[in-house]
Amino acid sequence: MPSAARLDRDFFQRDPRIVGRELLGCLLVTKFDKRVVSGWIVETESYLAEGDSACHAARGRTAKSEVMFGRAGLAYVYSIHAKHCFNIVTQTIGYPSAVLVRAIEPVEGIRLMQRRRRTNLRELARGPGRLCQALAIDRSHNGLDLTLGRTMWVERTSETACPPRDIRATRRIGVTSARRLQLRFVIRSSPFASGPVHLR
DNA sequence: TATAGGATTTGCT
DNA sequence: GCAAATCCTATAA
Repeated sequence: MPSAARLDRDFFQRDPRIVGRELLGCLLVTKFDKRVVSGWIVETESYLAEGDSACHAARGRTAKSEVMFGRAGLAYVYSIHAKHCFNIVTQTIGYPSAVLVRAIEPVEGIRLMQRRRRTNLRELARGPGRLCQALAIDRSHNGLDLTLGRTMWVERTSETACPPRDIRATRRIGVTSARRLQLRFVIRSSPFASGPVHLR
């Protein structure tokens, strides 16, 4: 039996670049209506409070970015292009930042994910919008505390330590500002990661 | 109230 | 590879 530890607030209360990298290989778990759906995190993006014009908190506190000004470990869910994106709030002390979870490798609850998204295993949660559809994450989960471990949380298990050699940092996908920042972290060998091949 | 734009996805060429 | 679909949010009037 692999040992598993739920990530606590201290884990998230750090520089988003560190959290984004270390989330790779961790297990994202949702438990809605007593049904567990989970997957290995294979791709993330960090959004910084300073020097990052692409961060939603960069232009100040708004209704949309409100939870980024709250506590580390909260879920930040927003909608874009008629889809949802799931983030986890990181370092917060006067410093609103977050990590976007872009893709997971499905582990548990695959049948349910396939019911929500009629597609093959590889495409189930490959991309932030697809991931939210597969896990049934929407705006109602915005502000939810992931460190409580009730309906959503992240685990680090002994069997999944991701070899650092297999991790690459690239520019972020889709952002139109601060394009030069290398804040996307991806497991290079994972077929479940999104984005173009040359960014592996 | 109107408008423009975006951390996307999908299907077609 | 490209463009359309889609809808929420921020901004301005």
